[in-house]
Amino acid sequence: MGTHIKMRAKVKAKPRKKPLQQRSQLMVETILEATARVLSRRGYEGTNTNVIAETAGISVGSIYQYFPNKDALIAALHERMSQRIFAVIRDTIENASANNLREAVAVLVHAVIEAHLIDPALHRILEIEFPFFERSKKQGSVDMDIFEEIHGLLLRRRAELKVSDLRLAAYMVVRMTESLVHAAVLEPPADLELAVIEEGIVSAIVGYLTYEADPAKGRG
Amino acid sequence: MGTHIKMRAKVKAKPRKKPLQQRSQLMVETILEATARVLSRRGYEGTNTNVIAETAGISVGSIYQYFPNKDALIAALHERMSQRIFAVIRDTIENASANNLREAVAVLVHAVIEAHLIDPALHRILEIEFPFFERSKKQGSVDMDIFEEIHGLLLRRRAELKVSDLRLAAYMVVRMTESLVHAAVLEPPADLELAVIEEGIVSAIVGYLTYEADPAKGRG
Amino acid sequence: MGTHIKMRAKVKAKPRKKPLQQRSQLMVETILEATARVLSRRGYEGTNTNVIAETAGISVGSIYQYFPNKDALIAALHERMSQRIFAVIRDTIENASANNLREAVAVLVHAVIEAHLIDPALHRILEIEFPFFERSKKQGSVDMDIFEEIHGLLLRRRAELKVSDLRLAAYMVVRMTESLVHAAVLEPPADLELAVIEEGIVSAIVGYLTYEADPAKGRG
Amino acid sequence: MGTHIKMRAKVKAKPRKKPLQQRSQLMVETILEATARVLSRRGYEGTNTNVIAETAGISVGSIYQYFPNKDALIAALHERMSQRIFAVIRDTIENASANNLREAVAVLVHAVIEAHLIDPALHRILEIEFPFFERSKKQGSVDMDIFEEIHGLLLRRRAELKVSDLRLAAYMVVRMTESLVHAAVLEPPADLELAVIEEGIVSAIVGYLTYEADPAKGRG
DNA sequence: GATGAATGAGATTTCATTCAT
DNA sequence: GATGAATGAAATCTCATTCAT
Repeated sequence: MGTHIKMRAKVKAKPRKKPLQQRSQLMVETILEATARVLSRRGYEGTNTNVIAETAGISVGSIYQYFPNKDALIAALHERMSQRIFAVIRDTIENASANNLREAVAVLVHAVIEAHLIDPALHRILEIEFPFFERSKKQGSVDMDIFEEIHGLLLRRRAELKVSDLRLAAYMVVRMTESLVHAAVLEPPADLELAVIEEGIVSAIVGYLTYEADPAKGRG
Repeated sequence: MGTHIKMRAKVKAKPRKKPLQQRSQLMVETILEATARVLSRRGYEGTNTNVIAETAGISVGSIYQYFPNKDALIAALHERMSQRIFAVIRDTIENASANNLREAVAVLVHAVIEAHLIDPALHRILEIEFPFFERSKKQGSVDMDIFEEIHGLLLRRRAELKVSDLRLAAYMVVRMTESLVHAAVLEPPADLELAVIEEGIVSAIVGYLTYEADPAKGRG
Repeated sequence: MGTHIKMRAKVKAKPRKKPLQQRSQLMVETILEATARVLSRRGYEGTNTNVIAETAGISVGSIYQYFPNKDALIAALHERMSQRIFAVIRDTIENASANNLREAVAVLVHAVIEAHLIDPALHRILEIEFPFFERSKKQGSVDMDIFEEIHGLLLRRRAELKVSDLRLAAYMVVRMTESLVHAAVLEPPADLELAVIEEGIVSAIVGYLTYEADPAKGRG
Repeated sequence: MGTHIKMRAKVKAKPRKKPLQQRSQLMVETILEATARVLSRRGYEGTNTNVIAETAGISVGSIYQYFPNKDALIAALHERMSQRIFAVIRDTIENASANNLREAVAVLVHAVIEAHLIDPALHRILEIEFPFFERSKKQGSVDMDIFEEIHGLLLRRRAELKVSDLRLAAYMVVRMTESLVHAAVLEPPADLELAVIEEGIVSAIVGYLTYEADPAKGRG
């Protein structure tokens, strides 16, 4: 016994059953909602299945009916939130009729900020505090979707860009948007208005996309 | 009634005794080293004081001779790493004789990447997974130091910049450097070389600093 | 700094759940019984939750399902014993048809001695060794009940008493009974029979109650 | 290992060396004083050798130079306090020139109360909370001394007493004095003045000593 | 399917005691 | 003799998970 390594090594992370029935669907919803609430209020360590069950007004056993273990539960919540953010990004990009690059980026950044302002604490935990290991697995897919969406946007705005490698550019835009918004919303500096930072983020992204490495053109 | 909120609230985080003597200093060193190793290999949750002691080849009691609790121990390690990164940044900025802005930024970004490449796993845990709450307290000071250093750099390079608010700019540069380097090193995308991303980061920062919001100049 | 005062300060002392169901009731019973046995055999410090669980043939977790901490567990046992002693006193007083004061007191003292002879070791620990702090809180109420019972007895026997302040008298009788019985049962002197001491206690109480402070009557 | 019974079973309880030298004597004094202070302020459980050493301004090691273990240390303090109380009792009895029994008892009770009022908290811990086991051993001798002193007093006052068995009477007087004073000082009832209780105690003792069991004399 | 009492491995932390310096 | 860093057994309490009802 002695040194039993715990780690988040429970490999299985798929819901035990696809809840197609109504009642099941409702149950899963209830559980996930309670998980979000508890997580948001108590943080990752303060969260435990018993409290989640209590908060959800159900029994612990029921959680295990739908999720193989605690981490799968949180992973599901995480997945769901990622999906939502992706939806926001996709809708924003597809619906927005921006006149120019900056406007397009501004709309995107604004939408992402809005999405993070709904429950910053939960975002923080899910996207930052939540164990890394588990993340990489799943998260990839949504990240990919977001990447593709941005990549598409850049393709369409190709004419306004100075960067050459659009895949790199898409990666950079995704990273910049997510990272800088996270920082701005979750660890807001005392002396800077969110609106000001928001503009800064937009400028950074546009600045990057329109940055001409060649000094011949009189920049840099 | 049982719903006692735990959270990471252990307030005290000062080393129990200032290790001035040799033996003490050595002990602290040993403990911190073991902590780093265990943390790096097992992650935050997989880390416990017994394993640390075992790894260090000492007794658990000795850990508590120097650190009031587990989190204080990790916080100390975190602090130390922050200090080191700061030192790298400061040295880089102060020693580098860059010819132009891009070069200066390139050197900085490179140095930060180097620093993160030493033990990425440890960085990940300390800077990302490590409980958020505890962080904000201490970490602030080092973050401030870094901010000031960057701010100074920008002041000196003022002539080459287009951004007007240098404090906002410094904040942005700090965030961009840290966030983008983290992402690049800790979650490297499969299809992009680190060197390529590195250049992208430099471009993003320089692009931001030299971005001219005014559309009159035919940009944006 | 390290000098954190511990003391018995765990405030909460309420059972975690009201054991109404059968199984629960049984569990609580089992736990309390085991606690009594362990306490009686090993003393307060020698008692720990693991041993209690082992003795009860249950898991430690089950103890914490019903009691928030070790002291609450012992407090519950203490409360229960106090209640029992009170019941003995009340029944004795209410049922006994004593012809005179001395007889009434004798019956009372005898009953209390009997109650203490069941498990002297346990009494010793619960009433003497058990941390003082915790006690005062709860115990008060039962002590009050006992006081009132005795006070009532004195009121009824008023005619046979010489003491004027019946509240003081009740306090004295309670104290004398408890203290002297404790001493007699728990620290029996080698050269005195319990029966002899018992008579002594009765005499002391009656002597007190019928003692005429006024020297005019030729006493003192 | 498994179930190692702790209990206060460390048998040896004699100071390791008779501290004849000045320095040693001083050391023992310092240690005992610190022990009293810590005990008084933190209670039995809150007291530990490290804190005692710190309070005494010495090293833990030094404690073990003079006392084989923690309990021996406390036992020594207890012994010392018992001795002091005994001294008070002896001096009181021997010096007091009481006119009658009641006065003699009154002086005795008053002296014991005074002794307890110096540091009630310490008395409580030493005489009530301090593990029972250890007590019986040592305490016996002082208790004996006190018993003899009281016995002597009763012998001298024989003429004023109605009780026949003076050894039983001495036992009762000792018990009543100690128990009732303890209760009065350490658990003072809210609604009774100490002075009033003091008189009550005196009456109880005198009442007992002069109580005539024979109903023929019109009492009881 | 739902329940929730029971489980028990395991983690943190304390502190009496030792012993090299 | 004094020191105090180091030790490590042991205690309390938590919580993910199971399974009988």
